[in-house]
Amino acid sequence: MTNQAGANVTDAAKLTQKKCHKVTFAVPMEIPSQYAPRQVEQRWYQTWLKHKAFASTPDHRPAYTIVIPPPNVTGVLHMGHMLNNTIQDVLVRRARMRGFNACWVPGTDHASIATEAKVVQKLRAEGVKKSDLSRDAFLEHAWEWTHKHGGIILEQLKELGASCDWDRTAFTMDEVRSDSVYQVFADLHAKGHIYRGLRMVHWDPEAKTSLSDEEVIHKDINATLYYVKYEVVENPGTYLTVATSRPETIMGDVAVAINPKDVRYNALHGMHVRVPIGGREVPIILDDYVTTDFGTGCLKVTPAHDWNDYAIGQKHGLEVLDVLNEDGTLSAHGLKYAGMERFAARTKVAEDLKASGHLAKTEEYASTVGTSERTGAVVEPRLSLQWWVRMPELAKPALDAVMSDEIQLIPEKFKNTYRHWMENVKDWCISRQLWWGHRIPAYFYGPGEHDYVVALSAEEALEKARAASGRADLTAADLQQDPDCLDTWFSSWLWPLSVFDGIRNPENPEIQYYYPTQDLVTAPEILFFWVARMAMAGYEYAGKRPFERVYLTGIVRDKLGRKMSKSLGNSPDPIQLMDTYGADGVRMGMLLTSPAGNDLPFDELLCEQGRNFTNKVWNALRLLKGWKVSDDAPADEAAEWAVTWFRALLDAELSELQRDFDRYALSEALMRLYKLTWNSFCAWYLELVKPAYGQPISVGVYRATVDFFDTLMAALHPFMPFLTEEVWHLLSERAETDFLDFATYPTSGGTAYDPTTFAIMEEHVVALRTFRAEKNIAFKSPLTADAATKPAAWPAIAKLTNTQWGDAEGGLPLRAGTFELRVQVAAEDIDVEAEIAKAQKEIEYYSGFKRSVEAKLSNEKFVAGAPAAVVDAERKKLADAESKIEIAQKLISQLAG
RNA sequence: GGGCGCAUAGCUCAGCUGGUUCAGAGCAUCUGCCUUACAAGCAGAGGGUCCGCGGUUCGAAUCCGUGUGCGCCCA
Repeated sequence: MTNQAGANVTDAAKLTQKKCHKVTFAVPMEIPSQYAPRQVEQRWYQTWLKHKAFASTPDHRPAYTIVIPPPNVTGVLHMGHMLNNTIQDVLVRRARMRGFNACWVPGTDHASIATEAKVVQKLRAEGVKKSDLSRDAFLEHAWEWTHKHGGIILEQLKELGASCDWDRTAFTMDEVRSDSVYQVFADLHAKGHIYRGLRMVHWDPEAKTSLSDEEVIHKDINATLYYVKYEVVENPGTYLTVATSRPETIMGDVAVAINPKDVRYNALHGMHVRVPIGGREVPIILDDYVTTDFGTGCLKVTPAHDWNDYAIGQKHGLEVLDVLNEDGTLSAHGLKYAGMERFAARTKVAEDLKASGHLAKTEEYASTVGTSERTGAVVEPRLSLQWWVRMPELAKPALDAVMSDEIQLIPEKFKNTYRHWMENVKDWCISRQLWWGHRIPAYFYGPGEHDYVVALSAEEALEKARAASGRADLTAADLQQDPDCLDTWFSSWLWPLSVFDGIRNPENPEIQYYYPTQDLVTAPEILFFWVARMAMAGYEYAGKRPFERVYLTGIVRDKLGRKMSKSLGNSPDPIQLMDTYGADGVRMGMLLTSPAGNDLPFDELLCEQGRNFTNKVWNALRLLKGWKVSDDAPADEAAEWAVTWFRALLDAELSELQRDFDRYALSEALMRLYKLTWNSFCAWYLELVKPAYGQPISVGVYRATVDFFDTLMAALHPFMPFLTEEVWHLLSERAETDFLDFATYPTSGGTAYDPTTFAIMEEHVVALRTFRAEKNIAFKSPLTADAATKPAAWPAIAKLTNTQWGDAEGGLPLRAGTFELRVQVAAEDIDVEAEIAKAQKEIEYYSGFKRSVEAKLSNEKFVAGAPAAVVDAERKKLADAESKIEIAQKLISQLAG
């Protein structure tokens, strides 16, 4: 059927293209030779949605629940989401197929600081300042922004194939979730877990808000250390030198501290120094905290601008002089620098100190600086009145749960980190000076720090305020609600409970059925932000763990090992990737290389590998669909052999697959299926059962083949939902709604598999193929071979190598593993010298090997000390080596003779 | 500075409690192929002081010590 025109076209193409596509002709049916994923994917996802394939309601089956780590509502899908959600989908789909009532709850997070920052930025671009707007007006803009950009990411997740129950989509600021937040705030406050306190906090001068410890990212920097001279008041003309990295805070100095044991400064005890700018006199104080070997051993004490200085200040009863405004410019205490931006002020102060002769020297040193996770601004320590959650008591059960594996971390190595953090947990600053978020439900009725009530509504607040103040004449106008918002994590920590309305209605059937959830899939970066706190909330509000296991993914990095980020521009666009490789291809690309907890060095090549695999599967389908099935097809021993072999192999691999999943080794599970499908099924099995050209295939073999293919598709479905669904429906007549998700996940029957039969067959085939290649004998011309004993798998060997069993007297000895064949070959096809040289090399190698084994076996201690099985194995090695040497020697004598 | 972890083929990684799963996989590379499912393919091949050093043992990639390099968390 070779089409002459077609052949000409390819030849021509070959001249211009490095890799040319074959021109297809006479395709048995209308299935294209290349799989086109995008149409298939869209079609199936719509069908799934139409039939609510992923919807879940409580029933008699056991529940399997995952709550999505809610992405930022206005965000777009990035590679981290791709990884994270692919993993969740694999777990959920597999659970569904295993008979669980699988429920994957989607949703989004209002992302207080990030969203507010974006809205502020957008308004600024339009010439509107946040400070010019009322709270309500600003919130209107924020909601508008949220509605405009909100939910895009969820649509993108659908492209990925995420099998979420979309009817359950939740938002951290919708009614149920908001009510839950307020209720929890009120409850924790009533229990005394929430309090107000004046403390040092991390301050983001760009967002003008406080941050929690976890929202601060420490970065290594090269800092400059300034050596500044302070004149000793009691001894004019003499100076004490202080090393500081922050000269702009000098105006806030209230003391200079030295270590009492530092003998260099004994003479200065009890004296004072003059601050070089402003000229205030401050005492020299003694404190053990000061290290004698850093800088000069003298520390300027600026309680308003350093955590340690604040502690020293407290201890010594020193004043707090705040030289900075909330936006990071210098305040009135900054004297003539007032109004300057902090870093500009640093440079200017240093210049002025130098000019006045107070700057002794500067030196570079490696230091770290805290930056805001969301805005990137260098954070300032700032003394302010904030709301706090007392942690130790809440943390205790959450710590114990992980230590006892009631909540299992995967991989386990994160347990140590978790414990370390939980044992040193500090109180959680939950107030943010932002408008976008849950407004703190505290209402002030008087000027006092404690003149407030916590209430769930303005009416309730008024009632409580009247009672608290004893003033029945209070009106709503007398109440001032706290202007601050709650930390975003104060709503996300309730997520596994709140998505089932478990805070407001703890007895409702949904929370009873779905909670605790089974798996949580998230990044280790938010282990403390989120995971630990969900555990705390879970025990506090449900008395139970929120999840059984936490699967921690790694960070997606580029080839250079850099974290993928928008600012670096090194992150591929996931949608574009899916357009190029198909969602299944990309899913596979993400999973091929990501063991739990390991970073994922992303390479598009992996997606290509995934895409190629989908195409491979697709073409296996084409092959099957092209076969004619017949009741009276000629008997095919090779095919029969293959069916028996593959059935056993498949069963054994399914058992290993189960073990991979049990260990949450998803990449290994996928790789196992990849090899099983491509190598075992396509490369060996299908070649063995493939009927001769134009011949039909027997019904029995065909049915077995379809059955195997079905099983592989089912096993692969969690990883590649679209392709497998498509193939599953094309393999056999099936109703549209007969989704693979509702099929049973294949399991092993537990039969033992002995790999030696196949291995012997493979060794013979490889030997004969190599033989052909070396002698340049075309596949079409049959070989004739024999051996001392005919291998059991001979029909298979014969079919794959086009070799006949027959008298090969005088043929060339051919070693296949530890077996020996004789292959008839024309004398002119033999390169005698080369054959002898090859054989001699082999003798040399195996003689050396034999000596080493003999040495081992003659070692009495080894024979006495090692278990019998090991000794036997060594003896077998020896025998094998001897037989190989023998074959080679025989070959030489034959050729030479 | 305190804590945790890692180092195996060019790359990404498997190798459980020491011994035939012991030096492996996938990708990449090389060679030959448009063979009637698939060139997004087929067949074959090469490639490693298991980071260095020392120890325990009949036997170490695997256990112990130490050095080096890298990563993460906390201060």
